[in-house]
Amino acid sequence: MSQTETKDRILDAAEGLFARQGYRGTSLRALTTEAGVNLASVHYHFGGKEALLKEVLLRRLGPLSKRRQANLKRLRGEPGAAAPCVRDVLRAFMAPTFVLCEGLPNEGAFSLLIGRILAEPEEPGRSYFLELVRPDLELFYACLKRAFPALPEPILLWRMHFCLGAMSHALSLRTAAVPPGIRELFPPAASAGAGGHLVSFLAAALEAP
Amino acid sequence: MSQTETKDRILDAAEGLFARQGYRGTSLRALTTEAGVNLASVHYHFGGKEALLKEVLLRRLGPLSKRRQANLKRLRGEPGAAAPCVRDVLRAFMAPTFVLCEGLPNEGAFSLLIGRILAEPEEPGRSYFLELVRPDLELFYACLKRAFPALPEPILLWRMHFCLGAMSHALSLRTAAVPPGIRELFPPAASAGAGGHLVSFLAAALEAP
DNA sequence: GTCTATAGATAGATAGAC
DNA sequence: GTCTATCTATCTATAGAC
Repeated sequence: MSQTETKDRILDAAEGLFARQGYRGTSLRALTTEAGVNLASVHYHFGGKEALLKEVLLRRLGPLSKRRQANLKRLRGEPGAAAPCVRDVLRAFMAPTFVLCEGLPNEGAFSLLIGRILAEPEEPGRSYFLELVRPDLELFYACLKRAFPALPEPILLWRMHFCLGAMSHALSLRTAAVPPGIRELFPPAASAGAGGHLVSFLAAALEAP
Repeated sequence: MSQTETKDRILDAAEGLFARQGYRGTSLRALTTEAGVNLASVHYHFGGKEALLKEVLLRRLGPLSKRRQANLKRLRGEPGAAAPCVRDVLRAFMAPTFVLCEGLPNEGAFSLLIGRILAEPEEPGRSYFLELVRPDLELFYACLKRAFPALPEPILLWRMHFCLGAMSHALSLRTAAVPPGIRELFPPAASAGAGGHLVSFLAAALEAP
């Protein structure tokens, strides 16, 4: 087996297991068994469990952040330009996420993992995650500020946070790992087109008086 | 030390530690040390770690659900009555949560714990949590349905889910356990009045075309 | 009821043969 | 690079003295 193939198999298994069972709930033994590699190969290729988690995050968030940065910087435009449209700002931030998670083989595992990290304040990997997404959040806020120059800052910050919360839950709901009990509350028809519904919903909310 | 005092000390410590470090990340040793009780007393009083988690949830969710049920049933009213106002429906569901979490001594620990459980599909305690809140969610949906009789069902379900996501994040943000990196994005002024901002935000969103 | 001591299982990490 | 074997630490749970 080639080096990169082994690394990829470990990364894929880790993404799925960390998402479903959590970082602490996943043993390296279970992980390497699922990946079909040897127990010691995690330490050989990544250096340890925590370093593996970082690699799992970087593999997806690197390209994702690049796309978001490009979208948002275009919208922010020059200092004197016209204010961007709300829906465009929302789409610029959120569309890359939905597109990325839709295109992955292990449907929704990564978005579930992100949802967990957002909800777990002291979990390893959290600070690394924030480091990676912080520039995106700051650009997102800058664009919202331009779209709503009259809104008081604390209110705009709250609203931005509500948007992130709604997005996070929409992403979790798309996954195959939606647990029994919630899944039955939502008919299958509701599992498609999440991104579009979300943008309409949040655009109306942001324009509240 | 009296029986109930020992049990309460264990429950308080468990609520805080499960919220910050997670169920798996909290050892009974750390828990009993923080509570100032003996290691074996968890098994004596509760029967084990998982049974303790259930008690932690029931202690808060029992009274909370009772209040929500009363609020929502009043709003749902009789079959022929007028449709309820959106803001009233949102308040009926959400206000008890914010009020409860505001009044607790260990500020925000419980809401953080709920946020975790929502994000962790296979964690123990999740199915028990759903069992406890399911009646509330069904009543919430019934009230929304009455307030928006013309909205297609899948769209209303999505919107309800977005509401829950935004609420969950608003609750996490209120807590003292908001991690560094996010906290600095939100000035202290934004930490008060979350419930009110949220209702305005979501009312506008639900009324989107 | 509270405590000590310990059983029994499992974790991450690593040394060394091949 | 891959594998086996093993070290050391830590976990939940419980038996039994007081």
